[in-house]
Amino acid sequence: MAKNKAAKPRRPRAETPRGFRDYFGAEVTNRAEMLSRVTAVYHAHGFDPLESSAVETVEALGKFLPDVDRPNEGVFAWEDDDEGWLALRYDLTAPLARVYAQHRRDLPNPYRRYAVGPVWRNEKPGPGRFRQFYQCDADTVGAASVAADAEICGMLGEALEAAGIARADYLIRVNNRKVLNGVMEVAGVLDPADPERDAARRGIVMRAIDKLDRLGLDGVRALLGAGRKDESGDFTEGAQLGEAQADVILGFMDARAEDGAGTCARLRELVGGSATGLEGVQELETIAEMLAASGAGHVVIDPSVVRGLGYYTGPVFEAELTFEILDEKGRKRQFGSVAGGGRYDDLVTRFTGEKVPATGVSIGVDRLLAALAAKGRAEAAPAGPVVVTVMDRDRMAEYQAMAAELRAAGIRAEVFLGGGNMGKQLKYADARACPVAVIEGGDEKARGVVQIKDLALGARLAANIETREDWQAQPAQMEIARGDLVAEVRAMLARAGG
RNA sequence: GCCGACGUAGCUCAGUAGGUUAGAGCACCAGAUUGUGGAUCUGGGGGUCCCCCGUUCGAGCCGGGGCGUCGGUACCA
Repeated sequence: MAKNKAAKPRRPRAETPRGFRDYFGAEVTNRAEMLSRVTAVYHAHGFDPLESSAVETVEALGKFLPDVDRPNEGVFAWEDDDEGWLALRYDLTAPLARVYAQHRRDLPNPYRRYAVGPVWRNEKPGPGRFRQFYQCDADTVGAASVAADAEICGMLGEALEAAGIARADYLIRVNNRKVLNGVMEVAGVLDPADPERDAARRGIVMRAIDKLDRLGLDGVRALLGAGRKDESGDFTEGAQLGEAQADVILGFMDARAEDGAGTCARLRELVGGSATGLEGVQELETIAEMLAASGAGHVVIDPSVVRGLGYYTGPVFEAELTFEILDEKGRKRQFGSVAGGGRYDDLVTRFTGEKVPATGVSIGVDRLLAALAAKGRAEAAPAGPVVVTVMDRDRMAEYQAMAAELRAAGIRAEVFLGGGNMGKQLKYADARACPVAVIEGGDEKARGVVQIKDLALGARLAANIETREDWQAQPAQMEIARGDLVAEVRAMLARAGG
């Protein structure tokens, strides 16, 4: 194909980078609304807001040592001429550890703070997985008591309910890493005298337990033993536990009983003589007691919750939504975990050398929003503003005055600023789902009246319109006195809204 | 990362064995309607057929490589 390609200008492609997205109108306002409800709960519990820097030194983020041109997998990092290696934060917890270590002399002890904002992860994105997303965290630093853990759990329930999730629609499952460690001792993969030994195997065990809901008991058993081959033929190395060892772990996961007391009694048996394990069970009992006393949300003790992350040291918990929704193709979909957290007593140690106890929760904002949106799929598109149309360009000031009057009365309103005739203006109003359009031409002006048009009503009537005459009858439009503009528009909005 | 499927207009897709100027529906724009959105009719704009290399007189179609999307799996401080 010897087409003579004249030099076409190379234009930039208008596209969001992979893994990122743009948020429009209602997505932004819905999120802001949800966050303000959630943070109001945090605030009511005495937590202070903290807005820390989005960029941290790689060193402060921890665990990642900057290496020549291969920055850090997982984070967005770059080398600054003066500052060395910097990176965008990948969560809100590591920055908290840094802020606390840096300002601990001036901060109250314990320090309770909440934080909201975007975090960035340089990972392969997938459906529902982005490289920038919002988190909403609350943490208590400097309180070793399980009362702090119980408070966070209860508060999470309150926050979910404030966000619009009914108590029956979510479930907070609580467990304790100490109990798990006790069980590992019994299974012989944790030696209290030599905690480093078998650490890798314990990691595999933990992640295997974490996959119970997806793989089922058989899948987990395979991962505890030799390994598991998935449907695509890929093989995952297992923890190489013997049958008896695996039974101990599986028994632990299955220890959930009718009620918390029953579960704890079983755990107490399973943990046997492990001091750590018994301590963990004791803590679970205390948390259950406290939550029951405070009438907190929907919380159960469930030994199958472990959380994949390695840094947790005590209570861990996860909130999941229990309702199912249908996606756009009619398939059943379940929302997994929308929030999680736990106690991590070692995070600040890196900076100060001291052991500072901390516990907290993180809500996956985007996931929770997606769930709320999916649940209320029937809800109508958010209404646009009232549009004051422009008939005579030289009377712009008068139109602006009308819009200002409406706004002063608390009604969202704008003057049409584009070009084009009446048809174009109403098309614009229609596209924005505006409830009402205001029209004042020279004719109306002379008679001291304006036309107001109920666009939503018009749309409903249009369904039954057959002839052009019906069409032009404009039943959704009424003429009112100019002086009654605010009152009449308000009344029309009320009719449309009711 | 690994395994598999797929990649044609903004969206959903068709495209006959490799053969002129690549199509449809929806959406968008304009006109019918000189002051009225959504119905109807007519017209219009819009494509690097994912990219590169190769085979061929000729490639949306065939071959190789790459990229991307989707599904499964792994990892996720």
